[in-house]
Amino acid sequence: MKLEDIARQAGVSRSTVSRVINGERYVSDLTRQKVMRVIEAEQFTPNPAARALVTQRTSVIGVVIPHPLQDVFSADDPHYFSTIIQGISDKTQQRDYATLLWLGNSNEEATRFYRRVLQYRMMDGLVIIASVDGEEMLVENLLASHIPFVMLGRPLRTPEAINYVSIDNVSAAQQAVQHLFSQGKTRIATITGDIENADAQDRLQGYRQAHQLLGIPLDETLIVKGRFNRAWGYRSMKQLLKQGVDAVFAANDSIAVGALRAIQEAGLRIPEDIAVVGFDDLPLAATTTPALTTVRQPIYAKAARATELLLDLLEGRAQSPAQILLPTQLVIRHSCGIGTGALQ
Amino acid sequence: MKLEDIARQAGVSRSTVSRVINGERYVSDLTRQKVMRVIEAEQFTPNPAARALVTQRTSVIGVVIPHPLQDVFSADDPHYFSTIIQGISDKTQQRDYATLLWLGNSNEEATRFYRRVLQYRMMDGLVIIASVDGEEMLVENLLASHIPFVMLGRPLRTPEAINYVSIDNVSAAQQAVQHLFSQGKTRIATITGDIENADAQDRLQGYRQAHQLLGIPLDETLIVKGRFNRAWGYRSMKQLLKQGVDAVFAANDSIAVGALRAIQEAGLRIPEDIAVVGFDDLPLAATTTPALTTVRQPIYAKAARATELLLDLLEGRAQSPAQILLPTQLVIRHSCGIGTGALQ
DNA sequence: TTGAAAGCGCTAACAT
DNA sequence: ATGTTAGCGCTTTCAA
Repeated sequence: MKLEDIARQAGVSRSTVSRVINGERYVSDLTRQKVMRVIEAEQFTPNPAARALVTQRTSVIGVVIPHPLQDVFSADDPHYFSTIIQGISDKTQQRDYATLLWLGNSNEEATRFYRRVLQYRMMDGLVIIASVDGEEMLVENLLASHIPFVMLGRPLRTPEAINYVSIDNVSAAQQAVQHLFSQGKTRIATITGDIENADAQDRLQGYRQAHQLLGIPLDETLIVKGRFNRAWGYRSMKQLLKQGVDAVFAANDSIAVGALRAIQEAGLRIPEDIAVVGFDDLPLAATTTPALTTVRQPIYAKAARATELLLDLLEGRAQSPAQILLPTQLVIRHSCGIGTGALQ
Repeated sequence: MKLEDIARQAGVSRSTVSRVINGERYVSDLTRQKVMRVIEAEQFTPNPAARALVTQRTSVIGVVIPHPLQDVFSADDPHYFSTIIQGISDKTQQRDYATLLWLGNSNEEATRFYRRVLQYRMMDGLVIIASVDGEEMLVENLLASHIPFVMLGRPLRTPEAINYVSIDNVSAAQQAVQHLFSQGKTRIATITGDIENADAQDRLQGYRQAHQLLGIPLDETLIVKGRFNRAWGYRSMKQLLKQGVDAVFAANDSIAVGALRAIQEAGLRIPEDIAVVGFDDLPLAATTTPALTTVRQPIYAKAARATELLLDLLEGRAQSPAQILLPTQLVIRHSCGIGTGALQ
């Protein structure tokens, strides 16, 4: 079933059918109805390949997650990536696009993977998930080839030239540390995420800024460069226990959970002896003992907004470059030094 | 850059370039090399839309997950779906296909969602993830339209006519129950998953069969129809506690974790008072207290195998209908009545 | 072994 | 307001 068949049945020309399908003006109500009736009767949908060939548009966007979902980076919380994927998918479907998924895999070299993505031209644009490293090559090629793309998370290089959606990690981290200080904590340590990652860097910077603002001397030995997972949180906390600290700002909830465990194993009380604040507000944060005080970031909204921006860019409804920061919220539970349990 | 440009530069015709790209015979080594050189110099890749238009093949497969990833069905273990998505993605990339993702979303009616998927014709075939319900309409339409597809999980209707990859849920469940019996347990209850789901049904059947085989009378009040999540596990276990049971076979690990909690809150010991066996062997199964005895199923392999089957079908290297069952393994930890902790 | 030419199903410029 | 026509970039006969 093709355009021509519909045209014949409706007694009009191909172009008229095309016009009806694309909702163009200059079609009389009568013929429009005639054509619509046939289209519906036949359940006709135009061939996307033919359409793409002539319009040079596919109504498909690509999503690139440079690392395997089961990677150390995300092993503890598939929740984070699931939510992102869902956010993107919902928005693309809502706007009548389709989603092509490019997941990094451990068998393939990164360069080959990126080339595969770049060479596949059946996408109007891309959403790139900022990861622990390595996506710069992809980003540079994308910039050079003028393929529209939006990053989820601040890019490491030339952020001012790149479309991205993120959160204000610096202020959020700063606020978390200030909160710990307000609870009477003064030797506040931090365990960072993978330091090649922009989020990790910015949260560390927020930690530093908070010290400056509060006038607390910054002890560099209280900064442990870790990775965004539970095992590193546990290990890094063990190290910090030797230094004597009364609070820890963990760069994400997985790290925080690892830290909680190390503290408890050492026989110390949370938050009395050591207070802990995490980042993300994953579902697990509400169920730890004690429940985790953490910075809530709108993961789903971030993904949806990034997708929206990309589609707006594609449709000429937004200007490039655009940078969007979404708000975060400090969720105070039991791990930070306050006795109450204001859960939400 | 198109075929014609390459042809001109190489001093041959379009058809010859096409032949080289598609690795056809009857191209002299000399011209093949000449052409290859130009292709590589220009980093040329043929336009997929043009190709799809003429060949009627896209080298794209679709993946349909009928429910949102954050749905109750999977809320507790994004791990399950992440692993599936990764398994599919890895295999498609390895075989030089691309992956189009269709995630159900809560804003859209199921019928509309399926129509969207069915009408989008730029896919050679589909992998459908069996879910709690509702995908029958999709399956029927797919069968009628002769679009090749493979289900992940046994389909509810006409399984003999459908390509699918699953595990032998019946035997696996049976084995789990037999193991509980071998530990001296006789009032063995079960908490099922969403009963519209084939896995849930089959695991329940295995539970029944085990009783028959072992000659234990089956007490229907020990069967609680639940859902595949922690909250239902908790709730269902509370109910079972009133009936007096000494073991529970949970239809998945999330349910088992909920059950563990209910048992512990009641002040009972695991496994001495009540033994628990789960299903899936999610990462969390190894970290519960006590560690969970569970049926390990090869989630990643299932997804990869389903994808492989689909691609083989598409390339005429497999015959439809094909049904594949992958093996499972009972992983004995501490929750089932045995004192040892053979972790793997 | 290579080239010429038709055509996949659609859109868009141009006529009318 | 509608139809005619020329491609979009490729594959695939068919002829040479």
